Amino acid sequence: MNIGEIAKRAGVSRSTVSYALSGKRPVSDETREKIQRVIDDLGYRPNASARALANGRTSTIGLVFPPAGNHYTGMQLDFIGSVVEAAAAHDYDVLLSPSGVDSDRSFQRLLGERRVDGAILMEIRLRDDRVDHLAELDFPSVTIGRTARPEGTWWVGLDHTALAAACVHHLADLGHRRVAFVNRPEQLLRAGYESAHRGLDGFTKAAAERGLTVQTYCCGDDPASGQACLERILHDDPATTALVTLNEAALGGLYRGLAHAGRHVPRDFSVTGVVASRWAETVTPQLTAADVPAEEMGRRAVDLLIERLDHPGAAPRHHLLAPPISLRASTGPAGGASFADAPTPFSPS
Amino acid sequence: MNIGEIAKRAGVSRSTVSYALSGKRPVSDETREKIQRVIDDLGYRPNASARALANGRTSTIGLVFPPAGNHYTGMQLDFIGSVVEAAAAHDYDVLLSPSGVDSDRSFQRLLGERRVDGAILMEIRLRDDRVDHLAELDFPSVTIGRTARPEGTWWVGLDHTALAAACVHHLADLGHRRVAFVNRPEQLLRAGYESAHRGLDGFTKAAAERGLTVQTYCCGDDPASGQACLERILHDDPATTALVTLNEAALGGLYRGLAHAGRHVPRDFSVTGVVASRWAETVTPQLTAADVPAEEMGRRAVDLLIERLDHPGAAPRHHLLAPPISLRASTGPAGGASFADAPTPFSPS
DNA sequence: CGGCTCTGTCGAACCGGTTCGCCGGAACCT
DNA sequence: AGGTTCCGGCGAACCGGTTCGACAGAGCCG
Repeated sequence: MNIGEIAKRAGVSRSTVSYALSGKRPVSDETREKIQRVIDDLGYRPNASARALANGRTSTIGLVFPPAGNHYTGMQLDFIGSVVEAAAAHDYDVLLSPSGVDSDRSFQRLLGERRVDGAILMEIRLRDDRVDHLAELDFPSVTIGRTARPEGTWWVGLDHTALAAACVHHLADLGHRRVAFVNRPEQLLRAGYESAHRGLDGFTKAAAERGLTVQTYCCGDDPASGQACLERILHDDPATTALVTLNEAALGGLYRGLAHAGRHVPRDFSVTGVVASRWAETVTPQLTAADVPAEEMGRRAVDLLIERLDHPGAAPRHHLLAPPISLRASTGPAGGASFADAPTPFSPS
Repeated sequence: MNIGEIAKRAGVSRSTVSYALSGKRPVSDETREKIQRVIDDLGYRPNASARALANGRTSTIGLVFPPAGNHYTGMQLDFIGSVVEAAAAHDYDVLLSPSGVDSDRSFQRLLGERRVDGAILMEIRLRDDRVDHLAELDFPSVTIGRTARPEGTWWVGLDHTALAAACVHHLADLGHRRVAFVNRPEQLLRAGYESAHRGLDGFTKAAAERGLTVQTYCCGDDPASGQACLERILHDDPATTALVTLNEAALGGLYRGLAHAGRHVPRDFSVTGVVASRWAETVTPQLTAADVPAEEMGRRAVDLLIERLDHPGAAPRHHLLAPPISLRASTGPAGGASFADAPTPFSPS
């Protein structure tokens, strides 16, 4: 059941059927209705590959993210979901591609074989060969996150520097003087992930500005690492009274470590960071944090990409987001532990 | 840079280039090497649409899941990740399609426009029009989950009945007599989601068998609903000492509700259920639960689909998984609260 | 009434691959 | 030497759409 079959049954030529469907040339009402009736009867739908071959557009966008390694974080999930939905609203499909690098097989499939019209890249590094490669090819793409020099490229990003700094100021305002920073895994930091670097920068500078004593840590993306990391924090400086984290997957482990150490949140210890609201609301007490607007970022990335596809040569655009800190229940004034009349903490086994 | 260009530069015909690449007919070593050199020089990759049009295969599989509504659960994320990776291992791409129903635009795009060679469906209902539709078309597909009558179809499923029953037996063995069941949202139960129905069945039957007093609840897929649900449980029967949940997104809220009610887990109250291990390990105390092997299920679904694609007409196959309960720290003997010598619990504010 | 434009439709070429039938020449056979 | 086989490569048709140029006929003009 192809376009020729439709044409035959409607008693017209193939081109007339094509024009009736696309509307790119006028077709008489009578003919159009006749064609439409045949199409409805047979449930005909034009073949996507043939159409893509003929007009050079696949109506598909690629979503490129690093290979899972162990697992994905909740944020990545939210990006995927919102990108798929936003794309569907524009009549685009989404092709998923797990890809770390430029020379990756997946990446080559997407670009070289022209499976997609454009791409959205996640988990950007400060120096990212994929981004360079795409820019060189002038291939329509939008990044979620930005490189060290994002000028001239299209991106949607989070102002990690400002967000981490806001966390520091929030804690400093509450009187905390010794604060730890829990970053993404060391291998990601070394690889140059922008969130890890800019977040660390923002934290360090703001802490220096406020005269805080700090320690910074890398931490694996899982609860067990979070717990181990917290133990190290208290071991290295038992007087630490607060921490800032970018690592949402470790969050549950950080909380568990605090419970085991007998530190009550927020009375004895304050926790804050940059975390998707879904996770911030899952832990008890709920996390005071800068909520990552993953849904909005995914949507905006798609909108930018569609715009770029529709207007080749348009000037690069971007969105830098800096959501405010949502006050929940995980931070409090420093020195809470010295309230003599607080109930005796439950001692861990 | 298409195949004709390669042919011209190598001084051979287009068909020879094609055969050199596919190996479907012998080509002399000399010619093949000459062609390969030109290809490497130009970085040529065959156009996916043209290839799909010519040989009728897109090398893409569709992953169909319900529209996000509010958000996805962690389990869905794990499925997506493992499906993408397993597909990549077989040189297939994955096209994401948010689709609730049969007549859905997305669904029609996938099938009608032949964008994919096969499909994997998630979030199956006991009666599912999408599954019926695909079976009718004899379209290669595998479901993650199974309908009420899965005979003759290809699927990978979890034995929710047995898992929920195992949770009940675990609690009954510990001496619990009054147990609550926290299901997925009511709208999903009404829509006929298989996990919600079979889980409820398994729970109800096993509880009857063990003579337990039970209450069952539906609960929204978010922490706030979990907390509200727990309040209702204790309001309806304050003597409840344990619960079984299928709702991982609500888990954090359930824990919070227990903390607010002053019930210590596991001393005063036991919690178990069917939950991805990632979530079970995030909460404190870690959840004793039947771990959903999402990664394995996604991989097996892909393997089945590939097999079905490679051997049309093969007899339907399936995998029914029933992972054991992982003992962690959220369950304990009933009546633990009466141990007089237990440390004084920390009383919540 | 001849020449003009305008409208609706058709045929053919094209997108970039795959595949089938065929053929020329070398090698092998008797 | 002539016939058969085998190997390697070529040309053409095809997959199912889109698009361009052409054209027939109707309606309008002078």
